[in-house]
Amino acid sequence: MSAARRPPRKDLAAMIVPLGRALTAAELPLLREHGLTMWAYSVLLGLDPEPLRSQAALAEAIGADKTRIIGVLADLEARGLITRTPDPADRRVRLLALTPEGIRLRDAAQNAIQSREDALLARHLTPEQSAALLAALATLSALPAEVLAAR
Amino acid sequence: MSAARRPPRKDLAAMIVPLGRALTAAELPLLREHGLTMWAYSVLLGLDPEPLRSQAALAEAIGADKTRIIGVLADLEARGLITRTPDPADRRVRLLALTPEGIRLRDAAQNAIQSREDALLARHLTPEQSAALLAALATLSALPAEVLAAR
DNA sequence: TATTGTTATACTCTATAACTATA
DNA sequence: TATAGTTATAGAGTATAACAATA
Repeated sequence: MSAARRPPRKDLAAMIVPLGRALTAAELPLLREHGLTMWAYSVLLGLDPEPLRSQAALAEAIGADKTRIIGVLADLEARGLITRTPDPADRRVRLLALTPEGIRLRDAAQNAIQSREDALLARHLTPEQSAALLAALATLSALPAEVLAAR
Repeated sequence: MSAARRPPRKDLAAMIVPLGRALTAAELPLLREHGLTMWAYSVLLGLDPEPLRSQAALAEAIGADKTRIIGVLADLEARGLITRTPDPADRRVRLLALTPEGIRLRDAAQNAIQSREDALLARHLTPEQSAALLAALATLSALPAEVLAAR
């Protein structure tokens, strides 16, 4: 049994977290140009696959507290980007959906962001490396939180 | 010029940030077992390549405010994990260095963390995919913040 | 009684400003 | 006067607790 030695690489988390912070910071101006905060953008993305949900479910899906997104939802609704209608079957629940304008804005913002990301990747990685990175990240980010937390 | 269409992938940032959060959360218990907070661990890692620096330089290197790490440094010093000695050439500056015990603790914590990360990667990716992911992340995370922010 | 959405409150984390000591 | 480190204060962001409406 030899003594513990210095691992030859940086921690995965120590690479990913600062990278995420830098990417976020770099993309904030793009979002601002579209009149969106990070949470508002996150809400628009969260409403993507299924157009209707409850606010609590949405909050959980995007990793936010349910009280955090209330103001965001109110603002998006006032701007005509989402609709928030009481569920006739259970009038406690609010049905959430993107309006056509909301879809347009979300797509425009996402195109701007991904264009920037693609340019960054193209500048520093080969196409093969970029594809491998995105594929591996897609695999890992699709895992449920419990799996990532599993020891 | 066709209308903007929905990109077929998730945003890079939208994959990386939650992944970083999950990895961080999963590794906090490991750090706690070694008696370290995330910032304390970050300090030990930041003192790695060059054993001596100023507190302000260290703070910048690890992405912290200089006022944030003061308590962390005081605690690590009291526990004999780092030394903090005034620079004879400029007595305003504190020279920072890991003690042998600090090095041991850092290595032990890092081995625990990377073992967990390796196990996670091995469970969900092929060795080739893992290697490609780590290589691409190493490339990107080595870029200066200005480059990542460049438009 | 339990749950959705909401509001009000408290708490944590972080940055800003003001101070000491060196230069 | 300028800078390293420190302390005290204020601010942003977040979660917790309490409330009203509905089931």
